Amino acid sequence: MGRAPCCEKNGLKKGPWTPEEDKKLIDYIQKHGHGSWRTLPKNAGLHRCGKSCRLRWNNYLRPDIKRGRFSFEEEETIIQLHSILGNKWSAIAARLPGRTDNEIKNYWNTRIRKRLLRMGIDPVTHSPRLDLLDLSSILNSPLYNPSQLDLSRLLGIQPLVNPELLRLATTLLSSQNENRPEFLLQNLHENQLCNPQLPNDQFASFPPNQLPTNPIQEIPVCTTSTTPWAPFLDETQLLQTNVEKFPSNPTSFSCPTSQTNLWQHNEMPCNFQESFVSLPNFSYVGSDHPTADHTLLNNSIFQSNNNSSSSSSHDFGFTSVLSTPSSSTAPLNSSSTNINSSTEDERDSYCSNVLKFEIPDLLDVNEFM
DNA sequence: AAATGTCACAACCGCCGCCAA
DNA sequence: GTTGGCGGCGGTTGTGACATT
Repeated sequence: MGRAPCCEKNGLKKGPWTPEEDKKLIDYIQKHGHGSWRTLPKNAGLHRCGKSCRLRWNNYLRPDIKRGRFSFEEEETIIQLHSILGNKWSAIAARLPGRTDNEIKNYWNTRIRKRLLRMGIDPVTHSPRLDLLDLSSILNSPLYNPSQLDLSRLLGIQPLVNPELLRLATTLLSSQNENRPEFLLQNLHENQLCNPQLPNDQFASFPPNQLPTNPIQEIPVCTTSTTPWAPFLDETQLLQTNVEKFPSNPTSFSCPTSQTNLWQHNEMPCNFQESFVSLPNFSYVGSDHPTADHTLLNNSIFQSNNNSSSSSSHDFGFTSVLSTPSSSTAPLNSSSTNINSSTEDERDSYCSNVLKFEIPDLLDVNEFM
Protein backbone atom coordinates (compact mmCIF):
# COMPACT_ATOMS: atom_id res chain seq x y z
CA MET A 1 0.00 0.00 0.00
CA GLY A 2 1.00 3.55 -0.46
CA ARG A 3 3.38 3.25 -3.30
CA ALA A 4 6.26 5.59 -3.19
CA PRO A 5 6.12 8.38 -5.70
CA CYS A 6 7.75 7.65 -8.99
CA CYS A 7 10.40 10.21 -8.33
CA GLU A 8 11.80 12.39 -5.67
CA LYS A 9 9.75 15.53 -5.39
CA ASN A 10 12.47 17.65 -3.95
CA GLY A 11 14.66 19.54 -6.32
CA LEU A 12 12.83 18.44 -9.41
CA LYS A 13 11.54 21.05 -11.74
CA LYS A 14 7.91 21.20 -12.75
CA GLY A 15 5.99 23.23 -15.20
CA PRO A 16 6.69 24.22 -18.77
CA TRP A 17 9.77 22.90 -20.43
CA THR A 18 12.45 25.26 -21.62
CA PRO A 19 14.12 24.94 -25.02
CA GLU A 20 17.32 23.97 -23.25
CA GLU A 21 15.61 21.13 -21.46
CA ASP A 22 14.01 20.02 -24.68
CA LYS A 23 17.37 19.97 -26.39
CA LYS A 24 18.94 17.93 -23.62
CA LEU A 25 16.14 15.41 -23.78
CA ILE A 26 16.22 15.16 -27.55
CA ASP A 27 19.96 14.83 -27.68
CA TYR A 28 20.01 12.13 -25.05
CA ILE A 29 17.25 10.04 -26.58
CA GLN A 30 18.73 10.36 -30.05
CA LYS A 31 22.02 9.07 -28.75
CA HIS A 32 20.91 6.48 -26.22
CA GLY A 33 17.23 5.91 -26.62
CA HIS A 34 15.02 6.58 -23.68
CA GLY A 35 15.79 3.29 -21.95
CA SER A 36 14.63 3.55 -18.39
CA TRP A 37 12.61 6.69 -17.93
CA ARG A 38 13.43 6.66 -14.28
CA THR A 39 17.14 6.98 -14.84
CA LEU A 40 16.95 9.09 -17.96
CA PRO A 41 16.66 12.50 -16.33
CA LYS A 42 19.77 11.95 -14.25
CA ASN A 43 21.75 10.65 -17.19
CA ALA A 44 20.55 13.45 -19.43
CA GLY A 45 21.30 16.11 -16.87
CA LEU A 46 17.70 17.05 -16.41
CA HIS A 47 16.13 18.01 -13.12
CA ARG A 48 12.85 16.40 -14.02
CA CYS A 49 11.14 13.21 -13.01
CA GLY A 50 11.07 10.36 -15.46
CA LYS A 51 7.38 10.69 -16.00
CA SER A 52 7.71 14.28 -16.98
CA CYS A 53 10.42 13.37 -19.48
CA ARG A 54 8.37 10.58 -20.95
CA LEU A 55 5.36 12.83 -21.25
CA ARG A 56 7.34 15.60 -22.87
CA TRP A 57 8.89 13.22 -25.33
CA ASN A 58 5.75 11.30 -26.19
CA ASN A 59 3.46 14.27 -26.41
CA TYR A 60 5.67 16.94 -27.88
CA LEU A 61 9.21 16.12 -28.87
CA ARG A 62 8.80 12.83 -30.67
CA PRO A 63 9.82 13.39 -34.28
CA ASP A 64 6.82 11.61 -35.78
CA ILE A 65 4.29 13.82 -34.09
CA LYS A 66 1.99 15.65 -36.43
CA ARG A 67 1.14 19.15 -35.34
CA GLY A 68 -1.65 21.35 -36.46
CA ARG A 69 -5.36 21.15 -36.87
CA PHE A 70 -7.25 17.93 -37.01
CA SER A 71 -8.70 17.17 -40.38
CA PHE A 72 -12.32 16.30 -40.84
CA GLU A 73 -11.32 12.72 -41.48
CA GLU A 74 -9.37 12.61 -38.27
CA GLU A 75 -12.25 14.14 -36.40
CA GLU A 76 -14.66 11.63 -37.82
CA THR A 77 -12.34 8.82 -36.93
CA ILE A 78 -11.99 10.09 -33.40
CA ILE A 79 -15.72 10.29 -32.89
CA GLN A 80 -16.32 6.90 -34.31
CA LEU A 81 -13.53 5.26 -32.38
CA HIS A 82 -14.69 6.98 -29.24
CA SER A 83 -18.13 5.54 -29.75
CA ILE A 84 -16.52 2.13 -29.87
CA LEU A 85 -13.70 2.43 -27.41
CA GLY A 86 -14.85 5.12 -25.05
CA ASN A 87 -12.14 7.22 -23.43
CA LYS A 88 -9.40 4.87 -24.50
CA TRP A 89 -7.33 7.71 -25.84
CA SER A 90 -4.24 5.67 -26.39
CA ALA A 91 -6.17 3.14 -28.41
CA ILE A 92 -7.70 5.92 -30.45
CA ALA A 93 -4.31 7.53 -30.92
CA ALA A 94 -2.97 4.25 -32.24
CA ARG A 95 -5.34 4.63 -35.16
CA LEU A 96 -4.31 8.18 -35.86
CA PRO A 97 -0.68 8.20 -36.89
CA GLY A 98 1.17 11.21 -35.62
CA ARG A 99 -1.43 12.12 -33.06
CA THR A 100 -0.89 11.60 -29.36
CA ASP A 101 -3.43 10.41 -26.87
CA ASN A 102 -3.06 13.67 -25.01
CA GLU A 103 -3.72 15.70 -28.12
CA ILE A 104 -6.77 13.65 -29.00
CA LYS A 105 -8.03 13.84 -25.46
CA ASN A 106 -7.65 17.59 -25.45
CA TYR A 107 -9.31 17.90 -28.80
CA TRP A 108 -12.19 15.80 -27.65
CA ASN A 109 -12.71 17.67 -24.43
CA THR A 110 -12.37 21.14 -25.87
CA ARG A 111 -14.15 20.79 -29.18
CA ILE A 112 -15.84 17.57 -30.13
CA ARG A 113 -17.44 17.04 -26.78
CA LYS A 114 -18.90 20.52 -26.74
CA ARG A 115 -20.06 20.16 -30.29
CA LEU A 116 -21.88 16.94 -29.53
CA LEU A 117 -23.48 18.54 -26.52
CA ARG A 118 -24.71 21.38 -28.68
CA MET A 119 -26.14 18.78 -31.01
CA GLY A 120 -28.02 17.22 -28.15
CA ILE A 121 -25.88 14.15 -28.18
CA ASP A 122 -24.49 12.70 -25.02
CA PRO A 123 -20.74 12.57 -25.65
CA VAL A 124 -20.40 9.65 -23.28
CA THR A 125 -23.05 7.36 -24.64
CA HIS A 126 -23.27 8.92 -28.10
CA SER A 127 -27.00 8.76 -27.68
CA PRO A 128 -29.25 11.62 -28.60
CA ARG A 129 -30.63 13.52 -25.67
CA LEU A 130 -33.02 16.38 -26.17
CA ASP A 131 -32.25 17.68 -22.72
CA LEU A 132 -28.72 18.36 -23.90
CA LEU A 133 -29.94 20.38 -26.81
CA ASP A 134 -29.58 24.08 -26.77
CA LEU A 135 -33.29 24.68 -26.32
CA SER A 136 -32.80 28.33 -26.96
CA SER A 137 -31.96 27.43 -30.51
CA ILE A 138 -35.33 25.77 -30.74
CA LEU A 139 -37.16 28.60 -29.07
CA ASN A 140 -35.40 31.04 -31.33
CA SER A 141 -36.00 28.96 -34.38
CA PRO A 142 -38.07 30.27 -37.25
CA LEU A 143 -41.26 29.01 -35.72
CA TYR A 144 -42.01 32.65 -35.67
CA ASN A 145 -41.31 32.75 -39.35
CA PRO A 146 -43.59 30.09 -40.73
CA SER A 147 -42.37 30.52 -44.26
CA GLN A 148 -39.31 28.64 -43.19
CA LEU A 149 -41.06 25.65 -41.77
CA ASP A 150 -39.55 22.58 -43.22
CA LEU A 151 -41.40 19.45 -42.40
CA SER A 152 -39.01 17.15 -44.11
CA ARG A 153 -36.21 18.51 -42.00
CA LEU A 154 -38.20 17.91 -38.89
CA LEU A 155 -39.08 14.44 -39.91
CA GLY A 156 -35.61 13.67 -41.02
CA ILE A 157 -34.25 14.48 -37.63
CA GLN A 158 -36.96 12.79 -35.73
CA PRO A 159 -35.21 9.46 -35.34
CA LEU A 160 -32.67 11.28 -33.24
CA VAL A 161 -35.16 12.49 -30.73
CA ASN A 162 -36.89 10.57 -28.07
CA PRO A 163 -40.60 10.98 -28.74
CA GLU A 164 -41.23 11.61 -25.09
CA LEU A 165 -38.81 14.46 -25.10
CA LEU A 166 -40.12 15.62 -28.40
CA ARG A 167 -43.55 15.74 -26.87
CA LEU A 168 -42.21 17.81 -24.05
CA ALA A 169 -40.58 20.19 -26.44
CA THR A 170 -43.74 20.32 -28.46
CA THR A 171 -45.70 21.16 -25.34
CA LEU A 172 -43.26 23.86 -24.46
CA LEU A 173 -43.52 25.35 -27.86
CA SER A 174 -47.16 24.83 -28.60
CA SER A 175 -48.32 27.77 -26.59
CA GLN A 176 -46.15 30.09 -28.58
CA ASN A 177 -47.03 29.25 -32.11
CA GLU A 178 -49.85 29.40 -34.54
CA ASN A 179 -50.95 26.55 -36.73
CA ARG A 180 -49.86 27.05 -40.28
CA PRO A 181 -50.88 23.88 -42.08
CA GLU A 182 -50.67 25.50 -45.47
CA PHE A 183 -46.98 26.11 -45.09
CA LEU A 184 -46.44 22.68 -43.77
CA LEU A 185 -48.02 20.97 -46.69
CA GLN A 186 -46.38 23.30 -49.13
CA ASN A 187 -42.97 22.58 -47.72
CA LEU A 188 -43.71 18.93 -47.54
CA HIS A 189 -44.22 18.86 -51.26
CA GLU A 190 -41.28 21.09 -51.90
CA ASN A 191 -38.83 19.22 -49.77
CA GLN A 192 -39.83 15.64 -49.87
CA LEU A 193 -37.30 14.87 -52.53
CA CYS A 194 -34.32 15.34 -50.35
CA ASN A 195 -31.53 13.61 -52.13
CA PRO A 196 -28.42 13.05 -50.07
CA GLN A 197 -26.48 12.41 -53.23
CA LEU A 198 -26.96 15.93 -54.40
CA PRO A 199 -26.18 18.26 -51.56
CA ASN A 200 -25.53 21.14 -53.85
CA ASP A 201 -28.99 20.80 -55.24
CA GLN A 202 -30.58 21.00 -51.89
CA PHE A 203 -32.28 24.25 -52.61
CA ALA A 204 -33.51 23.29 -55.99
CA SER A 205 -36.94 22.68 -54.60
CA PHE A 206 -37.17 26.20 -53.28
CA PRO A 207 -38.73 28.75 -55.50
CA PRO A 208 -36.32 31.64 -55.84
CA ASN A 209 -38.38 33.84 -53.60
CA GLN A 210 -38.48 31.24 -50.87
CA LEU A 211 -34.84 30.50 -50.45
CA PRO A 212 -34.04 30.22 -46.80
CA THR A 213 -32.58 33.33 -45.36
CA ASN A 214 -31.72 32.09 -41.94
CA PRO A 215 -28.35 30.36 -42.01
CA ILE A 216 -29.72 27.76 -39.67
CA GLN A 217 -32.18 26.79 -42.30
CA GLU A 218 -29.58 26.28 -44.93
CA ILE A 219 -28.82 22.80 -43.80
CA PRO A 220 -31.48 20.32 -44.65
CA VAL A 221 -31.58 17.21 -42.59
CA CYS A 222 -31.94 14.47 -45.08
CA THR A 223 -32.05 11.10 -43.53
CA THR A 224 -29.99 8.53 -45.25
CA SER A 225 -31.71 5.57 -43.75
CA THR A 226 -32.45 2.63 -45.91
CA THR A 227 -36.07 3.54 -46.15
CA PRO A 228 -36.36 6.56 -48.34
CA TRP A 229 -38.60 9.22 -46.98
CA ALA A 230 -39.90 10.38 -50.23
CA PRO A 231 -42.11 10.36 -51.99
CA PHE A 232 -44.80 9.94 -49.42
CA LEU A 233 -48.41 9.96 -50.22
CA ASP A 234 -49.41 12.19 -47.41
CA GLU A 235 -48.25 13.74 -44.23
CA THR A 236 -49.91 11.23 -41.97
CA GLN A 237 -48.25 8.34 -43.67
CA LEU A 238 -44.97 10.10 -43.45
CA LEU A 239 -45.30 10.72 -39.77
CA GLN A 240 -46.59 7.28 -39.04
CA THR A 241 -43.68 5.68 -40.81
CA ASN A 242 -41.30 7.80 -38.89
CA VAL A 243 -42.81 7.10 -35.55
CA GLU A 244 -42.82 3.41 -36.21
CA LYS A 245 -39.14 3.56 -36.90
CA PHE A 246 -38.46 5.16 -33.60
CA PRO A 247 -38.09 3.08 -30.49
CA SER A 248 -40.63 4.10 -27.93
CA ASN A 249 -38.34 3.24 -25.09
CA PRO A 250 -35.79 5.99 -24.70
CA THR A 251 -33.21 3.50 -23.58
CA SER A 252 -33.80 1.08 -26.36
CA PHE A 253 -31.57 2.59 -28.95
CA SER A 254 -29.42 -0.45 -29.08
CA CYS A 255 -29.81 -2.61 -32.07
CA PRO A 256 -33.13 -1.55 -33.46
CA THR A 257 -34.43 -4.19 -35.76
CA SER A 258 -36.10 -1.71 -38.04
CA GLN A 259 -33.04 0.29 -38.74
CA THR A 260 -30.15 -0.80 -40.82
CA ASN A 261 -27.14 0.78 -39.30
CA LEU A 262 -23.49 1.12 -39.86
CA TRP A 263 -22.76 -2.02 -37.96
CA GLN A 264 -25.21 -4.08 -39.77
CA HIS A 265 -23.93 -2.63 -42.95
CA ASN A 266 -20.59 -4.07 -42.05
CA GLU A 267 -22.20 -7.34 -41.18
CA MET A 268 -21.47 -7.03 -37.52
CA PRO A 269 -23.59 -9.33 -35.41
CA CYS A 270 -25.99 -7.36 -33.33
CA ASN A 271 -24.85 -8.73 -30.02
CA PHE A 272 -21.33 -7.79 -30.93
CA GLN A 273 -22.18 -4.24 -30.06
CA GLU A 274 -22.83 -5.20 -26.50
CA SER A 275 -19.19 -5.98 -26.07
CA PHE A 276 -18.44 -2.31 -26.06
CA VAL A 277 -19.12 0.44 -23.66
CA SER A 278 -21.18 2.53 -26.00
CA LEU A 279 -22.02 2.10 -29.57
CA PRO A 280 -23.50 4.17 -32.28
CA ASN A 281 -26.44 2.55 -33.84
CA PHE A 282 -28.44 5.46 -34.98
CA SER A 283 -28.10 8.27 -37.36
CA TYR A 284 -25.91 10.98 -35.98
CA VAL A 285 -25.76 13.02 -39.06
CA GLY A 286 -28.58 12.96 -41.43
CA SER A 287 -27.69 16.02 -43.37
CA ASP A 288 -25.35 17.29 -45.91
CA HIS A 289 -23.39 20.37 -45.35
CA PRO A 290 -23.88 22.98 -47.99
CA THR A 291 -20.38 24.32 -47.66
CA ALA A 292 -18.33 21.37 -46.67
CA ASP A 293 -16.62 18.89 -48.82
CA HIS A 294 -18.97 16.38 -50.29
CA THR A 295 -16.66 13.53 -49.58
CA LEU A 296 -16.86 14.28 -45.94
CA LEU A 297 -20.57 14.44 -46.02
CA ASN A 298 -21.05 11.19 -47.73
CA ASN A 299 -18.81 9.64 -45.19
CA SER A 300 -20.16 11.32 -42.17
CA ILE A 301 -20.00 8.80 -39.47
CA PHE A 302 -23.00 7.40 -37.76
CA GLN A 303 -24.95 7.62 -40.89
CA SER A 304 -27.55 5.01 -40.62
CA ASN A 305 -27.40 3.94 -44.16
CA ASN A 306 -26.24 1.37 -46.53
CA ASN A 307 -26.33 3.33 -49.69
CA SER A 308 -23.57 2.91 -52.13
CA SER A 309 -22.09 6.34 -51.63
CA SER A 310 -21.06 5.57 -48.08
CA SER A 311 -19.04 2.58 -49.02
CA SER A 312 -16.71 4.37 -51.33
CA SER A 313 -13.28 5.66 -50.64
CA HIS A 314 -13.73 6.36 -46.97
CA ASP A 315 -15.33 3.44 -45.33
CA PHE A 316 -15.22 4.19 -41.66
CA GLY A 317 -17.00 1.04 -40.75
CA PHE A 318 -15.90 -0.81 -37.72
CA THR A 319 -13.90 -3.41 -39.51
CA SER A 320 -12.10 -0.96 -41.68
CA VAL A 321 -11.15 1.20 -38.77
CA LEU A 322 -9.89 -1.59 -36.66
CA SER A 323 -8.01 -3.11 -39.49
CA THR A 324 -5.97 0.02 -39.93
CA PRO A 325 -2.48 -0.89 -38.88
CA SER A 326 -1.36 1.16 -35.97
CA SER A 327 2.06 1.35 -37.49
CA SER A 328 0.71 2.65 -40.74
CA THR A 329 2.88 5.34 -42.16
CA ALA A 330 0.08 6.82 -44.20
CA PRO A 331 -1.52 9.56 -42.18
CA LEU A 332 -5.23 9.68 -42.37
CA ASN A 333 -5.22 13.27 -43.33
CA SER A 334 -2.46 13.07 -45.82
CA SER A 335 -4.69 14.66 -48.40
CA SER A 336 -6.63 16.85 -46.11
CA THR A 337 -5.21 20.19 -47.04
CA ASN A 338 -8.32 21.35 -48.74
CA ILE A 339 -10.52 19.95 -46.08
CA ASN A 340 -8.54 21.71 -43.47
CA SER A 341 -9.17 24.91 -45.25
CA SER A 342 -12.68 24.80 -43.95
CA THR A 343 -12.97 27.07 -41.02
CA GLU A 344 -13.75 26.04 -37.51
CA ASP A 345 -16.90 28.05 -37.84
CA GLU A 346 -17.96 25.87 -40.69
CA ARG A 347 -17.39 22.79 -38.61
CA ASP A 348 -19.33 24.27 -35.78
CA SER A 349 -22.04 25.38 -38.09
CA TYR A 350 -22.15 22.00 -39.67
CA CYS A 351 -22.60 20.21 -36.39
CA SER A 352 -24.60 22.68 -34.44
CA ASN A 353 -27.12 23.06 -37.18
CA VAL A 354 -27.70 19.41 -37.59
CA LEU A 355 -30.14 19.27 -34.76
CA LYS A 356 -31.69 22.65 -35.15
CA PHE A 357 -35.20 22.06 -36.17
CA GLU A 358 -38.64 23.35 -35.75
CA ILE A 359 -41.53 21.71 -33.98
CA PRO A 360 -44.78 23.17 -35.14
CA ASP A 361 -47.44 22.59 -32.60
CA LEU A 362 -49.89 21.26 -35.11
CA LEU A 363 -47.65 18.25 -35.19
CA ASP A 364 -49.07 16.80 -32.08
CA VAL A 365 -46.78 13.92 -31.52
CA ASN A 366 -49.31 12.34 -29.20
CA GLU A 367 -51.46 11.53 -32.14
CA PHE A 368 -48.79 9.35 -33.60
CA MET A 369 -47.67 7.53 -30.52
C1' DA B 1 -7.51 50.60 -24.15
C1' DA B 2 -8.74 47.89 -20.29
C1' DA B 3 -11.40 44.34 -18.13
C1' DT B 4 -13.50 40.11 -18.49
C1' DG B 5 -14.62 35.74 -20.43
C1' DT B 6 -13.53 31.77 -23.20
C1' DC B 7 -10.67 28.58 -25.42
C1' DA B 8 -6.80 25.56 -26.37
C1' DC B 9 -3.11 23.09 -24.90
C1' DA B 10 0.82 21.50 -22.18
C1' DA B 11 1.70 19.35 -18.14
C1' DC B 12 0.74 17.23 -13.67
C1' DC B 13 -1.46 13.82 -10.64
C1' DG B 14 -3.05 9.58 -9.22
C1' DC B 15 -4.40 5.12 -10.39
C1' DC B 16 -3.78 0.70 -12.71
C1' DG B 17 -1.63 -3.37 -14.79
C1' DC B 18 2.40 -5.89 -15.63
C1' DC B 19 6.39 -8.02 -14.11
C1' DA B 20 10.30 -9.42 -11.46
C1' DA B 21 12.20 -10.45 -6.98
C1' DG C 1 1.17 -15.21 -2.86
C1' DT C 2 3.04 -10.71 -1.77
C1' DT C 3 5.46 -6.61 -2.56
C1' DG C 4 7.46 -2.92 -4.95
C1' DG C 5 9.25 -0.77 -9.31
C1' DC C 6 8.02 0.84 -13.55
C1' DG C 7 5.53 2.38 -17.61
C1' DG C 8 1.28 3.74 -19.24
C1' DC C 9 -3.23 5.79 -19.13
C1' DG C 10 -7.02 8.94 -18.23
C1' DG C 11 -8.73 12.87 -15.56
C1' DT C 12 -7.82 17.30 -14.30
C1' DT C 13 -5.60 21.72 -13.83
C1' DG C 14 -2.85 25.92 -14.82
C1' DT C 15 -1.90 29.29 -17.93
C1' DG C 16 -1.21 31.89 -22.03
C1' DA C 17 -3.63 33.39 -26.16
C1' DC C 18 -7.48 35.14 -28.12
C1' DA C 19 -12.19 37.12 -28.31
C1' DT C 20 -15.70 39.93 -26.56
C1' DT C 21 -17.66 43.71 -24.05
